[in-house]
Amino acid sequence: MSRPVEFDRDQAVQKAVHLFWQRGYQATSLTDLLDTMGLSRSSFYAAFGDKRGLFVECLDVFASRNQALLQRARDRKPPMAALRSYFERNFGQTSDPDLHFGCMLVNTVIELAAIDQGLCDLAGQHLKTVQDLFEACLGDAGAEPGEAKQAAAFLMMVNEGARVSDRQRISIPDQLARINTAFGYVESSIAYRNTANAQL
Amino acid sequence: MSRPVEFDRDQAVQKAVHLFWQRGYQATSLTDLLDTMGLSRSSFYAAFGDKRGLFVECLDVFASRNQALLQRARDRKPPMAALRSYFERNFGQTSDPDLHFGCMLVNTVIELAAIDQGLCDLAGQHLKTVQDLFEACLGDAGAEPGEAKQAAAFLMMVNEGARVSDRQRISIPDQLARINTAFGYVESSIAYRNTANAQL
DNA sequence: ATCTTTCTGGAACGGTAGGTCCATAATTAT
DNA sequence: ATAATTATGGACCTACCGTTCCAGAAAGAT
Repeated sequence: MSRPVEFDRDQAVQKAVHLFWQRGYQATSLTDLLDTMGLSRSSFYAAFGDKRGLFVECLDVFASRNQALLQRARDRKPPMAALRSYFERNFGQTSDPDLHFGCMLVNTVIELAAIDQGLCDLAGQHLKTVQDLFEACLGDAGAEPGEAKQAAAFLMMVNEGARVSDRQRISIPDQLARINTAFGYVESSIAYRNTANAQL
Repeated sequence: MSRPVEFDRDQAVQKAVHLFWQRGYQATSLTDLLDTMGLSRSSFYAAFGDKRGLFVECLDVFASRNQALLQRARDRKPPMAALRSYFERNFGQTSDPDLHFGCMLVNTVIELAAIDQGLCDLAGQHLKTVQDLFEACLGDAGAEPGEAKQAAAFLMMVNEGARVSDRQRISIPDQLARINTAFGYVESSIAYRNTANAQL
């Protein structure tokens, strides 16, 4: 063949994810990306097509990492504990004040809803996949199918809201308290339903 | 004096609010603003200083309209019904598919968190004011102070999440169902507490 | 009617955006 | 070594960004 590529593609994408996640699509300039990823304009366009193409790739990477987080928890813990850990890990875990970027998918929906419907829809689809995972966990926890669907939609709304609060640098205890409130509601609702069923 | 201003300032701001609300700060160009507001560059800079200054004014206008919406409902309805109507009016009411802009304050927090902390904080303060109104309504409804604070924080999280879903053009029935789920949780929680108190 | 003051349209500014292009460097195959 | 192929650095392009500036239009005061 010929001259090989000099940069690690995966690593470059990881850095781009971090940048887009933090600053959003529009505010991240090509120059920012090149500096952070450590490659030249030519290499960039040869490898990724254009800025929008890279962003699509970053959305996919972010989404799959995000799903894997929940999926792994689901494999290792009881279903409701896995759900809780997903919410708590995403917010409470790190106290680094400069790491509160919310959720890249939520950020994208908000930023690009009226600007680039394709990107907005893509982010929305990834969120829907997470919601389906929520539903599966709730089903595992003993919720009836209809109730699992309803509670999953509710939890996705909570998730989106929590990500917004996260960007406002809400204090970690306040954040955890809100999440605890929401889960208290959901769990008592399911428990109540289960108890009622047991009495039949 | 001398030559009077030819445009209606309030009306121009209204149109700017609509544009910023829909497209966000960065994606709204000065040219867009001038076309929509119907004035020339010179008049614009004479009247508003610069783009950022206009945006601050628009945030304030949006926030006060938003608060007035809830406050009026509070004057006319029982407190929980007023709260509910605030959530339902903002989402369910209009079926115009091109009017789902979410909440300008939420949009601003997400878009500008890492770009312009001043604007992000301003939007966050306005949201906090709404949360305080939530808390007041819950207090009127008979919640204990601590519980009202907790439930208000929870409802703000729900509000923020609902605004995100709104930008994804979620269907109106689904949106109303989620809100109903959230209010069901809050109301049963308060009712339970009240019942428990009554038994003392 | 004239002067003064303010507002207005539009040209112009420097800066930066995303994207293209080409000469050169680096590697493998022969 | 040399040829063939691909990656790289950086100059360059056009378009648009927010902002400034100025000549001229419009209105009130005298």
